[in-house]
Amino acid sequence: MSDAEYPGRPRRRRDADGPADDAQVRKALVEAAERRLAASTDGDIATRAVSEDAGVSQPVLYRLFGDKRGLLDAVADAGFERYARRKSELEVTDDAVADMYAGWDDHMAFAAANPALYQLMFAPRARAATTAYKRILELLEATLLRCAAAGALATTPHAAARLILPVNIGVALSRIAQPALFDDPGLSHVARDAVFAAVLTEPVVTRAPDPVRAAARQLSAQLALTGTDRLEPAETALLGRWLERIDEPARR
Amino acid sequence: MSDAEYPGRPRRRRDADGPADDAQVRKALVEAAERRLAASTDGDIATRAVSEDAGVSQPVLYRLFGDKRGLLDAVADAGFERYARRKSELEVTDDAVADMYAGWDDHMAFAAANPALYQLMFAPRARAATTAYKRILELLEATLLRCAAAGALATTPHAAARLILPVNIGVALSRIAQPALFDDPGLSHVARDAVFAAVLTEPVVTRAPDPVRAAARQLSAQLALTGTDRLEPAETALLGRWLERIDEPARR
DNA sequence: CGATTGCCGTATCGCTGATACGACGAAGCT
DNA sequence: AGCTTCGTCGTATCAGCGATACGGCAATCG
Repeated sequence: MSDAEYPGRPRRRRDADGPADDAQVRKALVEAAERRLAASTDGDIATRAVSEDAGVSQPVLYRLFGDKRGLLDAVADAGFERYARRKSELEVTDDAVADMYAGWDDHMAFAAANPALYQLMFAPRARAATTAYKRILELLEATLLRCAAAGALATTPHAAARLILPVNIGVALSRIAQPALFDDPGLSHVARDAVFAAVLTEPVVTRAPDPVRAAARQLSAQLALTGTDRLEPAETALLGRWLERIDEPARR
Repeated sequence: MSDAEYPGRPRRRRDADGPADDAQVRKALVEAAERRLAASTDGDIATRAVSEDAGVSQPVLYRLFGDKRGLLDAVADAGFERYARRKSELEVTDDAVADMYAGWDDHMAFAAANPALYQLMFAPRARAATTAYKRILELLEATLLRCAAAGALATTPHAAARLILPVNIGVALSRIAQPALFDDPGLSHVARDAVFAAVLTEPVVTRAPDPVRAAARQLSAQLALTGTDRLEPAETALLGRWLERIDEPARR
């Protein structure tokens, strides 16, 4: 901060760097906030320190993010970007079920490597940003959809994702909160196998109790993945509703 | 605060009310803090407001709890007391497995009824008090020990508790953090059944793959529950270590 | 070349956690 | 009984926090 404080210094001009200047400052602020967050002991950061680290003053931070929560939301979004990049580099196999196992373990590794960021992303905060959370659910549903297309899913990707993610988060948060109590490295795999056993089935043939429902589910997933040009859009939509009705649990 | 501010008011004397005076003020402060916490939108409280609600001044709070974290730890402990009281009123059946199911559902109900307090107790905080967390694990292990004594546990109460509690917390926290995403009321039961299926077995006879280990586990649990007067304490201790060795997984 | 617009840094506000300090009442001693 | 000592309380205060009002300066436009 010793080289940027003399009054007559050249200002960044808006037409030269253009709107990319704001983007650069945003990036610097988010990175500084993430560093401060990782170094923090109580999981909290000070906007003063963050803006000083980024070489700007406090009002700039508030102009760009509006709020301290806005800054933290941006940090959480950046965390999601890293999370998604890891996942995209990981899940390229054609064995969707194996991808599920690898995805669970990678989730745990991400939490262990970035505990503060992980808590920011997944621990309940006041009016937390729901976007990163939702996008991770979608990522998980995408892999589960491939499982369903392979006939390896006993339920819908929607329901399976909403079962798997909370369990995964719970195990990861417990390890972060109480590492002394949950130091067993096998705990994660036991939980993973227990949850997967509840939603994944044998991928080869439909050995489910109701083969019609399983086949309808598989067709629905395949349609969602690749679509078809044999039916009109309206017909496809109606077929989708019929498949949903076939897969519905028994009326009560 | 209109009746306690004139200077010549009768002071509470230390010998009359004795140390019970401090206890009363502590209780008032903890209750005020819990009310403020439940009414808070961001899960944070101000020591000023809490001490004013309790009718004392700020230094009194700091003398009694030392710190804001000390106050929050006391609130978490009070929450554990309520939690334990609910549990003790609930789990009186002789069917330990049924108690496990009821205990899971009661945990979820507690979280839904006291979201802020629940987050204080279970969400990872900086240097959070590990006592309440540990005591709840012990409560869970006690019920699991009864399951093991009935031959209904496929693993040790220690390991089973460390699997069940994180999953239970994860599902509860996800509902608190993102109620819109996890509004399915059946999710909790699916997760519960998945985890229980991984650790609970048929309670009737030992149908485990290794009946010797299962029987050793059952005897160990029974000894922990009721003990025996047929052996000397030293003999009992040695027997306990033998049973642990029998139940150990294969050497690697 | 002067007026205008938009952004930035300085200074500030209200609030928070935490504490120093004087005042005052209750025990203890002579 | 009177004085001293001790402990606790409330008042006042400090440093740091999130958030913002405002003057000054550079870039742009007529």
